[in-house]
Amino acid sequence: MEELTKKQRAILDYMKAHVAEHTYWPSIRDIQAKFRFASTNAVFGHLQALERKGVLQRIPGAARAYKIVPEVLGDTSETVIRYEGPGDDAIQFESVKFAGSIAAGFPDYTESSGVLDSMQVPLSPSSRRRAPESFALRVRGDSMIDADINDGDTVIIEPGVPKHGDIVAALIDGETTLKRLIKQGAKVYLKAENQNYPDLIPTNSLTIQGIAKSVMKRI
Amino acid sequence: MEELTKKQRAILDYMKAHVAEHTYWPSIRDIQAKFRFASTNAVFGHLQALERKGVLQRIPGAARAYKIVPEVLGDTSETVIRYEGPGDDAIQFESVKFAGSIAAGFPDYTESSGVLDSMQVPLSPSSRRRAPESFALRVRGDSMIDADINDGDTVIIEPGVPKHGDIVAALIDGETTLKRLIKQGAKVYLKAENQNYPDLIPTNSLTIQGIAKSVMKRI
DNA sequence: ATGTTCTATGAAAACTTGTTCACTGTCAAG
DNA sequence: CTTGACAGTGAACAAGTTTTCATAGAACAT
Repeated sequence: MEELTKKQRAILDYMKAHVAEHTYWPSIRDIQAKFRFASTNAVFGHLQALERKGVLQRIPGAARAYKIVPEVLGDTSETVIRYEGPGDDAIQFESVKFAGSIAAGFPDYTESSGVLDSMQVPLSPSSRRRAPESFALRVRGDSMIDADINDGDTVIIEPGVPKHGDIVAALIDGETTLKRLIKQGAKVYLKAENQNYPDLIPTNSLTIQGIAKSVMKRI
Repeated sequence: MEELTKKQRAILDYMKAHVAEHTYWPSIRDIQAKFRFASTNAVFGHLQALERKGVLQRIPGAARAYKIVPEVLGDTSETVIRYEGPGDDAIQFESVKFAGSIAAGFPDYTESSGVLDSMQVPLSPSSRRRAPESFALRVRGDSMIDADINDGDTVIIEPGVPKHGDIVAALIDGETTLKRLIKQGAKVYLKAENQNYPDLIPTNSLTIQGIAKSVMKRI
């Protein structure tokens, strides 16, 4: 594989970033503007070079139409490590709220108040655009370990009407707890996902704060 | 959301499929040929309708340039429960960047509806206050399942110099991949956490985008 | 009946974009 | 010194592409 020049690499990266951000390719004149070329032909030459070197495929006659050919990497000599950020394809995101910690077990009053740290949390795919009420909670306790939600994890709660089987953040005895919602006819139960815990917690007065849609874990 | 006609839906699907297959959008004439219209204006009208109904965004004057507006899907079951938000202890959070899910440098259009959807991502506790370079990546593939990072998960990447054993986002062949970093003297390897994959991937040119600090999973 | 909306045709205008041509300068190898 | 590869300017052309204009039938409500 022939090596790319610095400018060719920059142009290729720009094109990738552009397509990642906008979902469509830049035109030759877009690239020209970005790199302050005085002529479209400068870009044209670079694109030809990129194609000749096999990393870019142009679609003849079509506008803003390219394909990326994955680069093959060599495998000898010593390793040179470069560090770089996500690039221009990064997109700014809306922010969400973090409501402190939640008890996934019996109410834990020993905790020295909610930490209420700042934290960023993800929205579920179905409501990425508009979920102004979404919030995050740190999990305390082990009542949901069978659902792979453990102490220290962060769950993302989103508003909505929970279905049977959803894991919900419910308000019980003034405490927010994380349990699976079980509907049996008109009756509603909360179920802990831990064999050591009582199976069902019957409720007649129940306040649902939202549905746990995602869980965030430290690696 | 106004409802789409059958033809509008078909055209929208075709456009999505085209972009998923070719990585660039179809021209109006491509669509015309596909649907055997006698006039480009038939397509033009449908595209106008799609934009008016809010599911497609056209870039005026630009060729093969569109954006998909993710459709919001309503979910209405019935339950007789009270719902309320997180309460006053909620705190507004800073926002982070989301770099999209990247396959060969491209976003993954095959996803249910998402084309570069917005998403919120959490920061690690160690860098909540100031991590302007942090970003998130959707995981594609199963090379890290032994580290409990699966296809569809979202990892939060933070900048920094990785230590031996860290899981890093590395740029290989123009793709961002998630692997465990192994240092052996001056040599550096990337290790997939999957028994079915080759153990070590030798590299000589390696670009590290950051260290995976957290993983986010859908429930 | 009448108007409106949706869908479509056919042609042309207007703009975007890729491509070509002629020419210049730089730099290293032969 | 010459040659050739590489990178760039400036202008123009040809094709691709979107967009507008004029027109018309079908479905449908008023």
